[in-house]
Parts: sequence; structure tokens; C-alpha cells
Amino acid sequence: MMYENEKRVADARAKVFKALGHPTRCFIVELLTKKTLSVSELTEAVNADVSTVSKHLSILKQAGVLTDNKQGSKVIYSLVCPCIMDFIYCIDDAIVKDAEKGISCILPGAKIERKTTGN
Amino acid sequence: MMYENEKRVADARAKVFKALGHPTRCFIVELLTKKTLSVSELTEAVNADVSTVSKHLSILKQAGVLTDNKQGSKVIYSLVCPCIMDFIYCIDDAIVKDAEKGISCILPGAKIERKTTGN
DNA sequence: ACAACATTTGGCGATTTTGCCAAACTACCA
DNA sequence: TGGTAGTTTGGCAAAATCGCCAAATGTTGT
Repeated sequence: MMYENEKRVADARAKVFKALGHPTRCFIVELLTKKTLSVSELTEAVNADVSTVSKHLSILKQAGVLTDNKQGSKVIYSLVCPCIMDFIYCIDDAIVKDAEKGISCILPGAKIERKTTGN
Repeated sequence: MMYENEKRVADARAKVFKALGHPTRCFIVELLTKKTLSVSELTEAVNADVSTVSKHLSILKQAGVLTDNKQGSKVIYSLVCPCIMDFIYCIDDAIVKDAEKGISCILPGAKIERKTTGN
């Protein structure tokens, strides 16, 4: 963390990870891989206050994970880069491997369903 | 977020992301792609209090990102799964793409050096 | 212009994270 | 056994995050 550039790179990466580091936000990202959704649709899906969801969306957008698109009075959110999901699957693999090796059972009893390439 | 399993998966994923969601921890992970390092070596590299670094390491270990290995009085940390770095590069790509598209310039002026496959 | 819907923003208490210091603990060595 | 280097843990104050409510803003249709 000595040099400026290192610091900047670490900050930029951490910002993205931090944005994804909340269960609701992870879930939102997953939902958006299937199709674009409005704030109210997302709100219903995640079962939280609209204002809370709006703030989560703002954090994800700020981090560059999502974009929004105004359609009438609705705001439609979508993934900037669907590759983010590949990336989440990579995490899943690591989690599952961990569980198998008994190193640390992060995910007790949960089933992770992984999509095949087609979407 | 309605069903138990969805919640558990989101929690597990978020835990990993959260662990990576701090500049110092991101940097530690990057250092460990090059070679395994002891707590004191890492402490010097990141320029923070030993106790702080130790706690960061504990968080990364708890999340399943790192393992440790006691060698004498030293504790050597290493990446559980080097694939985590591919995954960080994937983030970098997204960041750079963003910057290029001007959607959100997350990383003003920083140069991200990406390793080729050989390490 | 008004009402109804969709979303964002401000604010606030509650909780969590962060980073330093001091103290405890462990392993090695003289 | 005492000393020292390496690491972890406890504690605490400062800072950040979270989630809800209320209020403001924007949009559509009448």
C-alpha cells in the first residue's frame, strides 16, 4: 500500500467488492441476470422497504455494477456486465470446494444452482 | 429473498465479497498471488499495525479466501484458490471498460497491470 | 392543476466496522 | 528459565453501514 497507484487500484477493486458484499445486493444482481427489473419489481422480490432497495441500487450503480434506464415513471435497472455473474459462480465454486474439503463450511445445507452457458 | 435457500446462498456469497471489500484486504490478496507471506511480511507491505493486519487476515480466512500454515513462530498465509485473482481481473476489466465508456470513471489515472497466465 | 404512482433523498437510531493500543499467548533460543 | 520475536485477542473511540420513516421529486393521466 506504499505507492499511489497500488492504493488507487485497491480502492477501486474494493469498491466493487464492497458493493456486492451485502446479501440483498447479491440477490439483486442475481435477479438482474435473468431480466431487467424496475425498482418496484425488485422491491417486491427482495421484500424490503422501497427506500432501502433504492439505496442498494444506488450503491451498485455507483460501483459500476448496474446501469439504470428511465422508462416513463419507472426506472429499469440492468447489469452493466453479465460477466459479473460468471464471477459470482467462481465464488460459488470456491465455497462449495471449501465445504467439500471441510475447511470451512460457509454454506451449510444450501444448494447452489448454477446456470449453464445459455441464458 | 423469500426462500431460505436463496437467503443462505446470498449470505454466503456476500460474506466472501464483504471480506474482499476493503482496500487493504484486496491488496493482501494480490500480494499473496505472488507468493505466500507471513503476518510480519504482510504488515510491512501494507504499512499498518500488526494487530490490524492480523484482523484483516482473520476475516479473509474466515471467509474461506485464505489459509494459514504455522511454521515455527511464524504464520504463513496463502490463497486457498488462486482463481480468486482471475476473478479480480474480471473486476478490473469491468472497471476499465467503464472508464472507457465514460459510464463511471471509477479509477481515474490508475494503471492496472494484468498478469499473463504465467505467474 | 390535481391525484396517483414510482423513485430518490434526508434524517435518525441501532448496529457494525475500523484501527490503534495494550495485554496475552506461543514458539524459539541462549 | 528468562528473553525475544511473531501473532492474536480485548477493548475502545471514531467512522461507516443499515433500514425504516417521512418528505421531496418526477411522471402520467384526468
